Amino acid sequence: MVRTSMNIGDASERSGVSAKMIRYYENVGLLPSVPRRTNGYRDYGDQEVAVLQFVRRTRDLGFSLDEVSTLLALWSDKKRPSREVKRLAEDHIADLERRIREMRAVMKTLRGLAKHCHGDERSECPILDDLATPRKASSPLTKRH
Amino acid sequence: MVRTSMNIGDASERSGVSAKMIRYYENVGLLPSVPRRTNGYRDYGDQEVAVLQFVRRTRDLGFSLDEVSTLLALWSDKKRPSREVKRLAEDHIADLERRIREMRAVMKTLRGLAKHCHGDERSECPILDDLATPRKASSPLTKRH
DNA sequence: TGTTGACCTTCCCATTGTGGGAGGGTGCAG
DNA sequence: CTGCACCCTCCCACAATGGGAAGGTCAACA
Repeated sequence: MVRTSMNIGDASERSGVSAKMIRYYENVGLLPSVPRRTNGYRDYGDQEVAVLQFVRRTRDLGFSLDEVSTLLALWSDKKRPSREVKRLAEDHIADLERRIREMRAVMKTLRGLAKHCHGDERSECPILDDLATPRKASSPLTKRH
Repeated sequence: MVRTSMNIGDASERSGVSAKMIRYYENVGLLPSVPRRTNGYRDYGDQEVAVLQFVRRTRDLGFSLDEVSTLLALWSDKKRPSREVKRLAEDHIADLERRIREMRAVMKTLRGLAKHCHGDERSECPILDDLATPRKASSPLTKRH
């Protein structure tokens, strides 16, 4: 179904982006301002909804708003070299790989700790004892996601 | 070396927790207030530094401040059942597993997209075309870490 | 003694992305 | 005409951390 005049609620439903976030994206300049009706309501067409869907999808894939902004620009630039897009994607993949490695290392540690803890009524608990022992170069888990 | 009277800077260096964070932890009640000297400076002993090290280590393992708070309470409660600690650790492991699964799914998608993108001067780019295609039940990557 | 520099203190602001809610206007259906 | 479901703009909150300003303190050195 093609509709070229929607309130923000319908655009939200079709794109999967909350109305709150649509307004926010517009505020911070990620999206251009959409036209307003005489009553001040934002007016969305299929074109705008398509952009919102693009944003939703890239966000789901874990790109930051900054990266989404770049991708949007590349998307609308018909002459851009595909190299940039590919690099962005590959950087992102590398980032995910690194974080997964970090998380696996942490899991390994935790599994080791949990294995030696009885987990019953007794108070003896090697986990806590170990937590109290500082490590040398332990670095915090990387944030985001 | 054992020192039982340090400024926040030394306590920070020994524990690996920034002075900024030490004050913050105290503010939000994660840590009890330390004694002050007559000049108003916080005064740390080895005991306090040990607690800070505990916090640092649990933070590095990805526990939230809330969870750290629980672990601290369990740590200082000599009679607590080890069950609680073990459950906390296992919940955390399960959480990490879930997030790794999510991230791997995203990586798989991104790898598929990147494979078909030439990544050269040409503008043709299947990544962007695909990003513009909305998926059905794609859900955002879970945050934290 | 006086100055300098390295500390310490508190307080405020920014970050990232999202949700909640107040207080008010609008529009359609019954 | 009334009620309800929208829409609008603002402000607040989150988690955890860093940055920086404005001011007090202390030790070392000339």
